[in-house]
Amino acid sequence: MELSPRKKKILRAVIEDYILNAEPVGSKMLTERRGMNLSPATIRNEMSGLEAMGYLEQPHTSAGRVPSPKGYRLYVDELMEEHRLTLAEVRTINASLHLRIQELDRLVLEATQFLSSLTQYTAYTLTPSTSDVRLIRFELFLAGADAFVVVVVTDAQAVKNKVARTNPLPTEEDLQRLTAALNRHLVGPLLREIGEELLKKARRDAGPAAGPAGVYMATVAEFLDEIREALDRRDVVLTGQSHILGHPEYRDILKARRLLEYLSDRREMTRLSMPESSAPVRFVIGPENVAEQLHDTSVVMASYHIGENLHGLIGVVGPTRMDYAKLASRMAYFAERLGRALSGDKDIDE
Amino acid sequence: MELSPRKKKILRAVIEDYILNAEPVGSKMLTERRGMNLSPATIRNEMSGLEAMGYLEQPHTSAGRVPSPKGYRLYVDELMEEHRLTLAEVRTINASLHLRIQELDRLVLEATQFLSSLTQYTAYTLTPSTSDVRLIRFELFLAGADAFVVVVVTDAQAVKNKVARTNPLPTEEDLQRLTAALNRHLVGPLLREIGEELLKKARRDAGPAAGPAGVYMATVAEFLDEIREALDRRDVVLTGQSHILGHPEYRDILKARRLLEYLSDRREMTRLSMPESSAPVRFVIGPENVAEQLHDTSVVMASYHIGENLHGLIGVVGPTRMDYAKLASRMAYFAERLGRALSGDKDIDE
DNA sequence: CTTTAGCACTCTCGCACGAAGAGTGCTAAA
DNA sequence: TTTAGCACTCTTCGTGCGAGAGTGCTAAAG
Repeated sequence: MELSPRKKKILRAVIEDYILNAEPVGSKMLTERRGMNLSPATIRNEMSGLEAMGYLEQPHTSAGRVPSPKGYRLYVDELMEEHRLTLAEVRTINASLHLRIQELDRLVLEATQFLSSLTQYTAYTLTPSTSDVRLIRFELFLAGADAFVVVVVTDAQAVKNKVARTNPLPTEEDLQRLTAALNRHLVGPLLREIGEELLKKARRDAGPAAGPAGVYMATVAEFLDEIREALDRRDVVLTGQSHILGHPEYRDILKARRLLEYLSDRREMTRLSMPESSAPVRFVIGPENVAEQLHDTSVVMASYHIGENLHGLIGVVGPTRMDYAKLASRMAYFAERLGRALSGDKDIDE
Repeated sequence: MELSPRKKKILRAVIEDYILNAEPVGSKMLTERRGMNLSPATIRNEMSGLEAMGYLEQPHTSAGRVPSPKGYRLYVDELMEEHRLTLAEVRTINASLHLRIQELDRLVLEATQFLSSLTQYTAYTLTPSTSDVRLIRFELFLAGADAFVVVVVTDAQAVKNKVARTNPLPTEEDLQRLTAALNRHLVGPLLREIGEELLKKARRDAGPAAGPAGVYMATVAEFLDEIREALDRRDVVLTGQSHILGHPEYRDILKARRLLEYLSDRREMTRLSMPESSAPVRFVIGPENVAEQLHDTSVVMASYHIGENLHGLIGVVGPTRMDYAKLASRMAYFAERLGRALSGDKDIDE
């Protein structure tokens, strides 16, 4: 059953008022604060209809109405008009990402912090999973009197390194030979496909440069395992936890605490963002969340893309009464910009 | 004026009871719960003496007594007996640090998380400042069709890298020559001392391998700046914020929020830990904190040492009513172990 | 001189009560 | 179909009061 245009208008007004004031909204408020040309009585009728259909709820008999999750869902799907970003916002977003930050981790951290302060909600980032990676270059060399360094570069142009200490230490010459052998055999296939066989081949090729009993080579193999693990892992960065306490729905400490605890569980956060989708911005409203701890919490997420294949996720978490209209546009824009920044795109401001 | 042994005993009992129960402790409680062989009246006399001397406070006329910051100070300095760690605790601490984690950042993060769950307080880590570093090795090589990689190793055997894109791209031969020149001129002096002059020398030495108008060399110089900045910066990792909400003194949301906000300010956190000291564990109690936001919060810190020169800091934050006796031993032990783990010491369990 | 028992006093906390206020649903009129 | 009026419901907030806990003081006991 489709809602009448008037019902929609009223629903929207209720939701937007509630988002703003966090208090049940009554019929009188609507006629006064929002320019409704109807009497309170009419509004009451419509509202009770909306309640019967499940879009509104009443905390108790003689209070105003509050949007239900179903109401919010309709709102984000059909009713809301996305807030345009102000020029100032566009500028600060761009500026925040403009830092010539080399380290990826740090850029992600700062971006997440910025997102939180921009939206005034708790924000998080889920880094891309990069398991389909290929290695494009090995380089091994001595460093100091007791160690050598293994460096590999991936096709996404991430550089990984390890400081290794073996006994005995390889000579510079050993390392040159080993480097050559590694580049011959392990460059090309997916990292995931580098197994016993390829390693054996490389080792044989390197000959004595693989070290006594192959120790040097073994160190490299170990390193590859570590890289694999590190790349598989999707890091979660969470910031702005204090914003949670700013919302009246978390006046109850216990509730706030439970939420914070949930959010700081990395595994849960990864799961939270599972159902990837192609929509630029995704809303998960209250009980739509799989996790019970989030049943009166909403999550707004947007994907960012690094290059062709990698995609990560940014999100903000807050009470179901979130400013969806404002978030939609800001998250979309921010995600897009973050992706560019992480892709190493120099021309980030325009 | 020195306190009588009996006063000390009473003060200690009051503090320990208050730490446990978070409620003003009265004379009766003491005779009952703690085995005091004195009547409540006597205790009352002593307590009013302790109050006059500033070791105890009364929230209001007819409530029990609460330790004052001065009382806590005496407690940590003289009165408390450090809790011994249980064998189980020793084991879990060692196990938590035993992970063969390559990346330093990640080990620090996980250690901080662990510290928080061990102590049930909000925990943080301040990484060492490493500004007195020397470079011991440069290595430059091509990576892919459009980029080259600059790798440097510091004398603390940290490896830093940068992916650089220049137009035109250097040849492998250029890079070899440039690498050699860099190793000749920039290895040896403190990173901090590498300025215009040395760079110019290296550039001249590299000749055409420094790139047209010295672009390749300029990229390296830029990279060195970045490294300098990264090494100067002391990272702050904060975890377990939800624990703050577990203490009754933060039933007031606004207070909790302000504290959380303060703690998430990296600059403040760095400042917080400024007055380094040689004591294994340091207590900063309530108003002893410079920052006003922490005036009813205590901080317990311990330094960890990586190798000879680097020292970082771990800390926990909570209400002034913290379990100092328990923390003292745990923090000391944990810091010592963390230092070892970060120094790359393999034999971490014994 | 120190310790203890007794007692009056003070202050907080929790609870019940009632008035005020906001909002509703229903009915009847426009 | 819309609106005005009205009785009703439910929360919120302020007030007052009793219970409970703890104190300080005084005077007696050790």
